[in-house]
Amino acid sequence: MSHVPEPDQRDQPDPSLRLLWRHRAGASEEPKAKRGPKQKVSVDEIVDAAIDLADAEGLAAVTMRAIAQRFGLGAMTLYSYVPNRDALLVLMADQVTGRTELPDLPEDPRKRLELVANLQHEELRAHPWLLEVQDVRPWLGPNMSDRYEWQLRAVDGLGLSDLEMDQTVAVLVGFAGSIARSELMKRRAEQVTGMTESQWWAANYETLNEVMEGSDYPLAARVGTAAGEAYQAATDPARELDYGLARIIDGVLAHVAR
Amino acid sequence: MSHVPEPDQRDQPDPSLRLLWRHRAGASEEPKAKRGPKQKVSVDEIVDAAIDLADAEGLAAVTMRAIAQRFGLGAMTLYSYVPNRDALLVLMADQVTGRTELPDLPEDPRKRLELVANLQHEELRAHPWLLEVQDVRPWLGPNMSDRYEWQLRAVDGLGLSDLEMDQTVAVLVGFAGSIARSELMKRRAEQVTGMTESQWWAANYETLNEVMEGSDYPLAARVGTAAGEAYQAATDPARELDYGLARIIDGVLAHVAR
DNA sequence: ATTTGTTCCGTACGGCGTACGAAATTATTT
DNA sequence: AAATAATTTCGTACGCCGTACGGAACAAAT
Repeated sequence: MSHVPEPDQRDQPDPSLRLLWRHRAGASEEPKAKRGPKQKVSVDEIVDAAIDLADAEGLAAVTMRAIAQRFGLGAMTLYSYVPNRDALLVLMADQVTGRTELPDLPEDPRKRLELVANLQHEELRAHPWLLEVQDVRPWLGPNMSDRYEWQLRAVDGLGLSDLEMDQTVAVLVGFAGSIARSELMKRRAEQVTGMTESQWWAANYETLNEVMEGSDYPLAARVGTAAGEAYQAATDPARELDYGLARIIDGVLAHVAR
Repeated sequence: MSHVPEPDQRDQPDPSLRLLWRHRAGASEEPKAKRGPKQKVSVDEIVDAAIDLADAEGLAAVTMRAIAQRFGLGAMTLYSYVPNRDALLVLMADQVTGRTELPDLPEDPRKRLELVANLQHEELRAHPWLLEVQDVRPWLGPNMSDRYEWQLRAVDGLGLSDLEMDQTVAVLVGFAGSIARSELMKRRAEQVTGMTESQWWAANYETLNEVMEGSDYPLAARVGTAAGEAYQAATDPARELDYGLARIIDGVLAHVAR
């Protein structure tokens, strides 16, 4: 059997790039009338439906079949809109990113940096499934790009080098993400176990004591208790973000002042 | 049809807690001889095999069937060792955590905090699948608890409140995690596309220019280029961690000095 | 010797993403 | 007007997954 060498698919441009940028000017190669039956829905509708699903029932509920059903379509029909599920997730991420508008940046440097982190945090609270998408590939969609540019404007003019600007954004966004993730974990745990955190501790108090007999965690016991009480305390989720954010910004501002 | 009310399973202690702590003294209710056939393997062996699999081929490769096959067992046999796959993931996380030994803490406060972040970062580099496990539930296994206690010792004596100690650890660990996550994303992307990052940029340069026509990203273009070059530059992965870590520690130390 | 609680595991169910190919629909070419 | 070509729709099917179920093999307790 002879083996015809397949054309090397490496070095071919990523097809989902055009899909990501389908709305922006450059991508529009006139919507030339195509042949087959008219498409019954649009890519945007599909992506929006997927976002709704993810918001309501989590990323695991975003199945091709479930989305298709929302439009009364067959599952396989979606593949004429989107190359595969992973690509859809990227489209969802970019599209939902476009929904949060980017406010004007305040004058005060501290406030600017806070805004970057808080915006990210709130977005992730509203769409926790974003935390699970972030894998996969270089997805620089239009809204992601806008976001990054805006984040860079927030750290521009502070006296940071280009590299440091990127890294500063990375710290702020990364920390906001890690807080959002830990909050999500807590919510999920409550959902899975069917009890609040304090209920869980109450239900497992004996077992824990029994099982941890012999090990001792003086600091963890004291600190963990304090933290646990603080977080479930009172009104607010105590803004777990605030302490770390303040320290980070202190550090950055001290750095540029030098 | 009458409905017999099921016994409320809430408030029952979590069964996988005993499994997690199976080695520690308190958990050992004498290994009373059990009835059936002797177990052919041990929970530890299973968990170790699963860890090997995850290290080698990623968390997705950790399937019940694949693990069982390693021991010549049927897939369902695993369920006499472990209640389900999620529980196994938790066991993996705790077990792999126990593998990295916790060095003595240096005197210098800065070095202590660096150590906490670097240790976490290196562990996540060695076992990236940990980044995907972290969901699910309050999993305080023995090795996790040891780790937390050790982390708290690192921030003890600096003059932080109990709550602040917890939060400081959270910032350090969270940031280390976010860096590890972004590195992982990059590696995955290279794997999926089959090109290095710079190859990808080269292959998509034209498409990007075309598609981004009309939008402009002055800062992102400049900064992104600088960052991209720095990261792929020269010898080291440039320790993306270092800049942010330095700022965070600066902030924390300034805070306690106040 | 019998009972009882375990382990082992084959089979099967319902879910997933998606490859494949047929049928229907539409624009283009003849 | 008829034929052709390109597209969309989508039913079916494959190979995965986790795991529920129940029977068989087994070893300790009775």
